[in-house]
Amino acid sequence: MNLHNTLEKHVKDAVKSLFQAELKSVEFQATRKEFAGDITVVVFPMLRIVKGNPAVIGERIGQYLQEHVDLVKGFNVVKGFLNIEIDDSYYINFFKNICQIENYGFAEAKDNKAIMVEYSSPNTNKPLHLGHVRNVLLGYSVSEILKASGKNVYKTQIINDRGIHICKSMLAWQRFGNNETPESTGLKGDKLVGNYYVEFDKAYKKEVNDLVANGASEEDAKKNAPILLEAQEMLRQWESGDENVVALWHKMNGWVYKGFEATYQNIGVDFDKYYYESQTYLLGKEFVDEGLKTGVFEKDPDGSVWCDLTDEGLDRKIVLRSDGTAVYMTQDIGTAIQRIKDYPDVGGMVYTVGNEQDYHFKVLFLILKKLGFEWAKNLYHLSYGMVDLPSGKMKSREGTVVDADDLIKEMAETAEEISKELGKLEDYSETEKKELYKTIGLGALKYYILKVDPKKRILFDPKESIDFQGNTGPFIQYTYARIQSILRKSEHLIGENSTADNIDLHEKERQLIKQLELFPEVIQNAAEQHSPALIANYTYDLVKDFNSFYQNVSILGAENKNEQSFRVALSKSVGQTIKNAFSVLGIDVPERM
RNA sequence: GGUGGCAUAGCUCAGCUGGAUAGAGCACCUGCCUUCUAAGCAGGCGGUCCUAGGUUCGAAUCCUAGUGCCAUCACCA
Repeated sequence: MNLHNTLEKHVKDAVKSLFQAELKSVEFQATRKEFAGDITVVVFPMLRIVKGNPAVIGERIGQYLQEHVDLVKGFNVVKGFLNIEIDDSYYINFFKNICQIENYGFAEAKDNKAIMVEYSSPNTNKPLHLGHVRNVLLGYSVSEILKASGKNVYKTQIINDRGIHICKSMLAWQRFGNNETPESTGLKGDKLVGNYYVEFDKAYKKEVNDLVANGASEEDAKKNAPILLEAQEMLRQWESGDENVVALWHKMNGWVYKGFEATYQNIGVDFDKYYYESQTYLLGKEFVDEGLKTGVFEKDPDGSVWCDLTDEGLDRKIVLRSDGTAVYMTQDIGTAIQRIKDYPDVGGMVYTVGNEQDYHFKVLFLILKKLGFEWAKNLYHLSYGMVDLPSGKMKSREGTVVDADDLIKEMAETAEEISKELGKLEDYSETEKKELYKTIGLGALKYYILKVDPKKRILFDPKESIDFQGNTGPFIQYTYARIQSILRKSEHLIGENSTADNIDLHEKERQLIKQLELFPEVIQNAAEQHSPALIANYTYDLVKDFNSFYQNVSILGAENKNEQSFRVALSKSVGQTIKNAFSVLGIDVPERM
């Protein structure tokens, strides 16, 4: 029973005994700093049931609580706000209960239905960029948050491995590549393939210009440029299973997968299962047939198949082209069904995809419902805002994309520069240093992206480097390192039982315990709202409180052993909570920095 | 044009289901390293919470209308 519930019961009792009225609920909020007290009861909402002057009502309830509840040490009423002072023993007790729990904040897994979280979902024709980075960080973090909230989670992606885009790279490589390979060039596979995507575009543009110069219309030229026709032909050959094309496709996609894996590892994210579009679109087609039989879909005279969603206030949506080939929607229907077949324990799915596809997912979920799948009501589109540059959208063909690998490297370099200036790590080996720079650089990047509400767009200015001070990853990592330093210096105290019973809590200590108390609730909240930002902001508040404590109260220099070991234990708990919170954000914490 | 999202300090962002005088960081200005790591702490400056109405004891938060930016409305993905 937490403080909130306990007090709610007592306030209800108070109102019943004083005013003979039944409250349905009591509204609490944290007491503002400028007033004495720890928790505040808002009296106004009671006025509907209890008539009278709010100040007087507050006063009488306060009086009652002080007399009947041991926890309540004192109270004051300001306007309609009843500020309650809680006895230190409550906080000390609470702290004693949690200070040994390593995975504090994390709920036991009890839900036997699992959730599948999809993220990343790249095309295989170019390397990952900053946009993917946001996607991957969000998806990974939300997965970890869901786990921490007590759910079973499978992390997955859908790899867009077929289609005209990869054929363009294949064709350009065939034509201009001189049998280059990642091995022969030393390039990452995804970078190599991406280069040929750019090569294709160059050649295509040149052909279009030539055609226009020879009198063709712009529109015709764009449609009939020979290299484009050839790429389209290659796609048809792929679909008909042409051996050479398929072999080339395997080879180049293989290069890309290896490159992606390196980037994922670099970022520090992983997946439990991979899905490939080339393997799921056929299942989608089957279910289009199924839906035709049951009347969920309808066929137009030209043979195209549609789903009529006008009853839902939406349009008609195509699910199969007139030539019988699959569209995006077909594939997504197939993929969803395949996943449930593979993992029957999955009861819902989260799709981490940019908000430009809000409409698509609205439709997809509706269609799956219409097809009668029980789990369709538990689908969630984790829709996030675009990452824009000052110049606007990132365009791979215009070379304005921020490459994921480059970005991570630059962040580590910045961390290195700052670290060298501060010069606290002289005794570290080169490997240890490098590892630390990466931890800090990645911490800065991940925190920078995750602290923002997912649905808001992010403006990223490559010229202005990401901060390492203030509300940032490194600030929080730094605080963790400080705490570890204290723990190293007080190892002899850790084992000792701090009785902590006769301690008068310092205001900063009480504040810290209150903040620690919130953590489990924050995890649950973040899981419900699919928002790592809530975790980031919570952690920042905790760390600010700790630093204030650290700089105003001497930990190792406490007046007596009892207080000293209490403060060390409190620091340790804060450190553990930082570590736990950051682990669900996918951010590592350093022992020193 | 229809639909959806966003709009809070010079900049980047918090603000939970409506609650007290709207909070942080960066930037700018003051102090604080012979004591646990100054990537820090303490303080100052800085706001028509896009606009106009409405609901309410009470609105940055809810409703309506408008403005601005973004996305989307394809036999593209």
